[in-house]
Amino acid sequence: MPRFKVSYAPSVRRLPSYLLLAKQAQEHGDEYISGTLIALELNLEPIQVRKDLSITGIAGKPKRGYPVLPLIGAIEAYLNWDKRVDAIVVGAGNLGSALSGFPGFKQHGLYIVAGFDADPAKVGGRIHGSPVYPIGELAERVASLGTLVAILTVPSANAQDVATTLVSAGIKAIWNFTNAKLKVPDDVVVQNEDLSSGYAMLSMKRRIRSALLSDDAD
Amino acid sequence: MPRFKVSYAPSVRRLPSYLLLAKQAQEHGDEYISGTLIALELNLEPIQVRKDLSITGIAGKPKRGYPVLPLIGAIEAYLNWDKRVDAIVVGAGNLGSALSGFPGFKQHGLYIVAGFDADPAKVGGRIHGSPVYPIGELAERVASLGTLVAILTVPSANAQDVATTLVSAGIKAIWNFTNAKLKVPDDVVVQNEDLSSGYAMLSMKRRIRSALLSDDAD
DNA sequence: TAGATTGTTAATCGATTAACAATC
DNA sequence: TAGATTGTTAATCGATTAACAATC
Repeated sequence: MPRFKVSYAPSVRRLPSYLLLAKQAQEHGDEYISGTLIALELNLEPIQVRKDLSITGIAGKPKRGYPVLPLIGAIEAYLNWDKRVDAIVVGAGNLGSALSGFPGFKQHGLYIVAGFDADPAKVGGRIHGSPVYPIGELAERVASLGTLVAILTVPSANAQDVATTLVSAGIKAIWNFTNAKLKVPDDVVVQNEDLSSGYAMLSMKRRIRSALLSDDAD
Repeated sequence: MPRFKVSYAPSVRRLPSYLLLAKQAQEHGDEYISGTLIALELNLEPIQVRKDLSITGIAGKPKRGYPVLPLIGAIEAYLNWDKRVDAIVVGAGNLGSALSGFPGFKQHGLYIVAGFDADPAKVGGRIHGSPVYPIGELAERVASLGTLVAILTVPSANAQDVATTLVSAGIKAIWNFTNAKLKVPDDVVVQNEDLSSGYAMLSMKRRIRSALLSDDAD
């Protein structure tokens, strides 16, 4: 029986921001950071920060706040970010390359160990230090690398085909940056990163703002 | 008084997926598409699709579904995607370049008309057909282009400084791909696209799945 | 000590889902 | 007509917020 509840999605999504502030406090040499301060910084309610942090099991101290180092440890442990995770990037274009170089990922234990691309011109090259292989070698490479996580940045039209290949190669988690709704077996998790829905939110916020209403939904 | 309610954020985020399916139905030559089918395709409840679509004002027909062309029109009108919007990309690295080339954006009326970068090596080049200018020319270029929307893909450490420059140049909407929490005036809208929170979700899903629990939260 | 902050329990709010009549 | 599907109203569920005692 796991000691964490299923879901809490909105809280989980906020944890990385708390983690970042805690790390900044650490660099600054602070021993404690209060939920009040975090809330102020992120434009949230203090009670929400306290509720969110409570799921990690961290214990705060009245009048001081949360001890910085244990807080960092608690968030990282809760998110499983205290262990190294290897991943491949499938689609070594600009997006795949951008993600491979994102400095935050290594900090969170995510290492991109290889790239794959259908374009022969990209094969043999490197994205941020990792080799790019032809997509035909996916199965054997994943097997020998033992990678369980894939970041999918191919054109949407090819997404399902590539996902199917990934699954049969043994991949158990797909971070999907295409707008295809992937069909995968039950034991494979998919996290969709949908740029269009982000742009829909921006469009609606502009519209609401220009209608002279106030709104701060994210 | 606007004819749309403030918020509905989760519904707004789902609309682009409905739009995509409607466009596919159109290409396929279908006259109607049912909420039942959309739900099946996206792994949602039919009642949720109907509720979501009702905010656009579209009227369906019992036994048939929603008329495809009016549905496309209603979603695009609701999201303001039926009008051209010009934007600049600030930070012409891999991520900025990937976003500039994302085919979905033009379809949604979003045109990237210029890029800006602090790196002299990038200046004078092009990202997907648009010129890249030095960041020092931001104010004058934005003024002459009349652009109101900026996509921010600079390193997080520079994000607030650049955002301040954007605001004084007259930008009214910032799509923020950095993890900085931007401080901007009330009349400027910000949409945060937080990769770390997406990765937090993926991490939790893996953890929950491996704990043999089932969960399909997005 | 006084007061800021945590953490718990209860209340509120908003989103999802259920029920079902209307209708093509 | 029969039956699939819409659209509305009500119920449920989960997340946010409020209230407040505990405590350093």
